[in-house]
Amino acid sequence: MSTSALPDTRSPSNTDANTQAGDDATASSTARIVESLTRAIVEHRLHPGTKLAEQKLADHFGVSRTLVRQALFQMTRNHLIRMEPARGAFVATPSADEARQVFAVRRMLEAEMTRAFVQQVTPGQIKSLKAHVAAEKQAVASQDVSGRTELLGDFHVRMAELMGNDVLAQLLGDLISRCALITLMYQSTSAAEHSSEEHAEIIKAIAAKDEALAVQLMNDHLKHVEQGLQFDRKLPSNDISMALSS
Amino acid sequence: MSTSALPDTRSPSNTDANTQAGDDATASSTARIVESLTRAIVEHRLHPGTKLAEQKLADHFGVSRTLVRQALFQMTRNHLIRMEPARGAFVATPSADEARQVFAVRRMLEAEMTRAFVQQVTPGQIKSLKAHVAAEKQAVASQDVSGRTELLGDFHVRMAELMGNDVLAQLLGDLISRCALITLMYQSTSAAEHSSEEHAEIIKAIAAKDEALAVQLMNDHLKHVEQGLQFDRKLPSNDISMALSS
DNA sequence: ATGCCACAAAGTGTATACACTTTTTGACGA
DNA sequence: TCGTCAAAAAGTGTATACACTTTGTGGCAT
Repeated sequence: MSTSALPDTRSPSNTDANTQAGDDATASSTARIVESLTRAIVEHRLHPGTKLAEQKLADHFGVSRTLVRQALFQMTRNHLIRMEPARGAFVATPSADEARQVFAVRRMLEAEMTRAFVQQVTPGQIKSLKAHVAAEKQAVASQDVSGRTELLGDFHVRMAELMGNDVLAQLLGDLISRCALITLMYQSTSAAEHSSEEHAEIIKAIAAKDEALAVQLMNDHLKHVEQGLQFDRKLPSNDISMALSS
Repeated sequence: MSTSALPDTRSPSNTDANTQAGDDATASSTARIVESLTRAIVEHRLHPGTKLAEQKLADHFGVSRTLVRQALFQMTRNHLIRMEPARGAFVATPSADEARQVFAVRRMLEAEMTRAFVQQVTPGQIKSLKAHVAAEKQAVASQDVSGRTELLGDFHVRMAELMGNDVLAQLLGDLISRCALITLMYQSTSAAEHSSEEHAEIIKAIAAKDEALAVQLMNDHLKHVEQGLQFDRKLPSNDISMALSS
């Protein structure tokens, strides 16, 4: 099978490519691996339950197990990866309970985020969000399934970024990464195209500075996404024990 | 100076003491170190900017640098530790901007958490929260400065736990850990004893199922805590560059 | 005395080695 | 044929080694 779900990042002759940093991104090797694995999981190239053998990842990235290990441990904190003692690392398989809790938190956070957003919105921000939704619609239309989920999630992160609240943006980003996993595990109806329309309506309410409506629409939107999941049916996965529990 | 701010966990003759695990807590060595360092930071035994030399920590915990390193990398994700390439790990020194953002997120999250809590509250939960506030008052009265901050923060986490939402509880726990650092850096007036009273009032509103009031009180409470900080004056720290920026 | 350079000490970044655990394989007996 | 058990293979957990970077120290010229 192999781990070919990952982009090939074996050191392409750049033995010292980390001296150009601006100020933030040192792009330490470990961070690069975290980034790559995270993208692979969020973009559904790695499925829930997939075993992440350290030596295979090390070979893939052209580094030693030490760095792979550091990356895996870090990703444990996001709940994107689960590590079982002496058995190894696996792509997380969030339970239905966990999924519901993640969505509950998102509703709490994003309802208030929307409220705050309306109170300080600028025309430029509206424009930026509209551009994003346009990109969403294009991805949905062109059947770009892998990028679709990412763009739909990014809409919410973009709102946080536009508010200038980086910690909110990062927190939401982590939650939405988890949602990408959840979506892959439990998604039944592809309510994806519907999401894009709802985003557009939310923007409209924000532009009209209708705080209550915007909050309501955001809340409904998240509820719809959650309702599009069916927690009782499980998708095929690489985790045998889980595949047999249905 | 030394790292004696940490409890002594040097292996007390237990050369192979990890085979007795129950079921959940494998207490992998790395997790133990993360736990210990986190507590040391949250309880203000390690100050912002303090350098965390890997070999010293390794000696302290009786392990190799490998495990210390894994722990430090993990804690980077919480923003409790900052790692500078080739220079080492330091206890984080959150900026005033970051502090404000953390509090903004807490207000968003906890306002809605309170609203949801009121809608599903049980008498047992009220009782549990009241007991907690009693413990707070005692800590405040007995001048237990180190435990006071922890108990005051735990009140909020306890609410999340009582709701049965573990992901909310953990998220809030992380935010509150960051707040412990922020408090140490910017705290001016000790509005701590006041906090305990506000907690009591919040409980009262919850018990009365007055949703709007409870939400309002929680919001005000968090605003008061934030207002008790003075972002323009910085406390002495071990980080020289920061100490000289005032 | 002050500033600058070279060298030593300390510390981080990564790879590798090795013990121990889990999984797989294959042979043997029922 | 199937289950069981032992040995081999694969994989994880931790420590150590070593290259390279940063920090500290002392001499030397000014």
